[in-house]
Amino acid sequence: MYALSTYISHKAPTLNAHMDKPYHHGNLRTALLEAAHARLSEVGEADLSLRDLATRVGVSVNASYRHFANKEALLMELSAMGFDTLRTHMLEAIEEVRPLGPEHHLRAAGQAYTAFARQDPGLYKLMFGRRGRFGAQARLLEAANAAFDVVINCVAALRGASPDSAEAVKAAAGVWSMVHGYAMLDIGGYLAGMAEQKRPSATEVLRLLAVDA
Amino acid sequence: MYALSTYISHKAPTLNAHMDKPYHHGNLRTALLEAAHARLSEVGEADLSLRDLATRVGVSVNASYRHFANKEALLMELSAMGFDTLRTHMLEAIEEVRPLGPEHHLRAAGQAYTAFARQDPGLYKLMFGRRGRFGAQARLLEAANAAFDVVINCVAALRGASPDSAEAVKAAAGVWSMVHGYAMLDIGGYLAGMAEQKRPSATEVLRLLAVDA
DNA sequence: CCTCAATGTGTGCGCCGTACACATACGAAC
DNA sequence: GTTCGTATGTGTACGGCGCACACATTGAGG
Repeated sequence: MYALSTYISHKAPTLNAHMDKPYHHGNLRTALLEAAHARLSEVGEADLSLRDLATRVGVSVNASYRHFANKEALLMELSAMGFDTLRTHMLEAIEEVRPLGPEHHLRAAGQAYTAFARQDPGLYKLMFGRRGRFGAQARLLEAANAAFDVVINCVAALRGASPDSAEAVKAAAGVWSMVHGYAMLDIGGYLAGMAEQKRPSATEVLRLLAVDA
Repeated sequence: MYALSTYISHKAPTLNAHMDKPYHHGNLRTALLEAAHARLSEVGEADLSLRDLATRVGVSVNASYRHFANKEALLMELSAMGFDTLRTHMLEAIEEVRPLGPEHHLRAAGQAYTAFARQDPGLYKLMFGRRGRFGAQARLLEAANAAFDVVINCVAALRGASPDSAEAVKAAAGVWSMVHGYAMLDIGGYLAGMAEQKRPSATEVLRLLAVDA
């Protein structure tokens, strides 16, 4: 499970005289998100309950409603954080091969992408499974677009085109489709059933793309 | 919503003397699957409940447990039927362009594939979202593999390779990744947010594939 | 005609999300 | 430093869910 780029405050709430636990948690919002992230990778979205999260965090169920409108809102925030983290990982991977040129940038981003999905399959499924239900939520939309922009920039550089050009965006959408599809099939277990020597690696699949054409 | 290839028996159960409805439904299994399919495209998987299905079909909740071990089992059967239907549609599309050769076959299959996903997004998401939870369920596994075999055969023919060769299977997995990824992004609404002239069509995306290389 | 397996119903349990009223604690204004 | 409003917590309750268990109805084969 990847660490999400969550700001963690370390405020220490005062203890009540006759209780071993403070009345106020101090970091409930963050704690709930972290617990949700942890549970997501352990049991999956379907078996994730607010009651369970609250209990684990040591708080009554309804306390969470002071920080999230409902369960969906919590999951949406988690999704958005996932996109933030995915973007960061791609950028870091690109930075490591910066001098090697745009082709290596794209390859590095693709590797970082599939690594993220494999490392955090529960979160990854959440990120892409709920769009319809969220509606057009600005926070999520922006996070997803920011991640996509990384791909667009790579592809544009590779083709010597502007990141704003329809050509670059369409090619980038193709790359994204490929990587996303591979990641989904992989973490869904659809590739695991194939014989070892027939199972394609991420690299082999990405090679099929004629991006620079 | 596509019609699923469900066998529908038309046995007419006898009416009870003092009831307008027969005690035995006669086709409960099929009726439940159809109702589930309908609800899936209306409200999505998360809001689909057995109680609701039973009510709509006009039967008590627990009657469904005579036909499915649990909710998961019903959804799994629906998934498998989805793969069956997807395979059929691809085969039919290929048949229509049979004389034009393998490149057209693959293109036709791809179009049929994305059309299926667009037509029945709820079912499509179900088919690919639940693999982990199902475990290795033979029925589902075989249906999915049969659909994948269609792609493998197209790719193998295009490359002049055996459908059993690792080369063909890996290339087919790449094609599947691409098409699947595009379909998921499309029905997830991730492409809809893009400006019209930048939004890639299925054809444009598939063109990026260098399958015959 | 009788019996028994297949297929239905009713009741109940323990979860779930979440609405509502109330309790506690912190921080700013005096 | 007391006061007081607001932020943040708790307790209780409601309806819906999946599902287990006991029982009812039916049709098919001896």
